[in-house]
Amino acid sequence: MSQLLSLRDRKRAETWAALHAAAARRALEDGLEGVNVELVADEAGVSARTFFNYFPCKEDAVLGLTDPVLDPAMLEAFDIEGDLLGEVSRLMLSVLRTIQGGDDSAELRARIYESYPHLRHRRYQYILKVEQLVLETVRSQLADSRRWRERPADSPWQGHDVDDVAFTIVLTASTRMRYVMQKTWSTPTSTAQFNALDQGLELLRDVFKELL
Amino acid sequence: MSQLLSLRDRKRAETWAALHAAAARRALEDGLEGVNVELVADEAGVSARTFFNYFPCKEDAVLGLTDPVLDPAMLEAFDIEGDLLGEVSRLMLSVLRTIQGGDDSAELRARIYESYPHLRHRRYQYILKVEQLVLETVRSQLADSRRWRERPADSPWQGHDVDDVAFTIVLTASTRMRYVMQKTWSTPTSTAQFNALDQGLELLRDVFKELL
DNA sequence: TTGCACTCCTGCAATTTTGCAGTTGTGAAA
DNA sequence: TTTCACAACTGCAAAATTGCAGGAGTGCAA
Repeated sequence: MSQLLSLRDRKRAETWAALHAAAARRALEDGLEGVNVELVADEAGVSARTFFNYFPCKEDAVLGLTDPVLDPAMLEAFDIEGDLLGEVSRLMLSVLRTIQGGDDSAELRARIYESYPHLRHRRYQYILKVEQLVLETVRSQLADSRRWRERPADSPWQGHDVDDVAFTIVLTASTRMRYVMQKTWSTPTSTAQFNALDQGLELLRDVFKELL
Repeated sequence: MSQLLSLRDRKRAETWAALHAAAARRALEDGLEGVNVELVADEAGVSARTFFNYFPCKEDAVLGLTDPVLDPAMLEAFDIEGDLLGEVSRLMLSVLRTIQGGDDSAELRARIYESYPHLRHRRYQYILKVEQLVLETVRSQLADSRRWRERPADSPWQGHDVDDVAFTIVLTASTRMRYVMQKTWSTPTSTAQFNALDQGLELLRDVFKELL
């Protein structure tokens, strides 16, 4: 079997996917109000109680939203001493990918966002969680960095709090991210689109380098 | 959903059936030695550890054997004051049915018993468990019965222990059962065959009534 | 308005599954 | 013969699932 994930992790992913798929299907067929937790759980082959072990509410199941996760390998690769905006963008991108299900259900989600635009707000709240997570990471890494400790006396960072500097960096990266997302997609869900973002970001980074 | 069994019980039954089916299939394809617990568990979609939550050894999984169970409804219907041999036989029959999987895998089991006759011994051990369970039931019911308490002074039971009387009754019923099983089947597995036994038993009961 | 049914959601204890470490027996290679 | 890998099986603690009882909000009918 696939050694990448343990049996436990694989089953967890399967259950999650089954619940999401069932919820999304119900939403498309019967409308959002027609989504009944009990039926969705039945369709996924688990109890209604288990549904709430995976999603805090119906809407998140329909959209396939999860709390953001920071991939340890990504954290390892993160270089606080390198190209800051690039590094943070890459980090944020990787975390962003984790709040929504894989490509299998991308089609379903796209149609749902189309039918129920107000649900986009729910996804926005998860993006805020992503920012918080990235911010915390950048803040701690920056605080421990040579870049911060040995910043020259004429650095524009002088006289500022580490927290404020980290906050501003993340916000800047985030703003660009949102700009790209707005421009590039109507429904930013699939991994393919995320990859497109990677390249668009490279481009943008060069453009903004002149502005910042 | 089917309200007969809870979700928990349904899943337990499914897992049991999946393990048994996988084990039986492997045995038929690769031979008995070819049955590998890890592979069987994989095929059934559970961990190897879970396998041993369901079966104490490979062989029982291959044969689909479980500990005998006394159906409460059957116990309710049991009438210690009635036709003793008939009642006990009926009870034993119902318990016998519980030590082996349903009709779905009967075909598989039949071929396995054919290929590996020495496994019949394992089933025999379960039949002994059935006898023990039935014996315990009959013993306690008889001890509390009017039939026993108020047995006439000239009853052949006089001067004997309740335990010994119960034991003898169960042994007699069991012997007949084995006789019928020997005669009727080469591979006593399917429910259909069990039903045939029902009738054969009725017949036998009438015949033996003359002998006892 | 009140009562009632229904659905979403939570807390908690019981049951089940899993991972892991370890013991035992067996056969095959050294 | 010894050694060594390997499969069967067990004990135990962590994690997941379930059933159940119950709180809160909402709509609907009397």
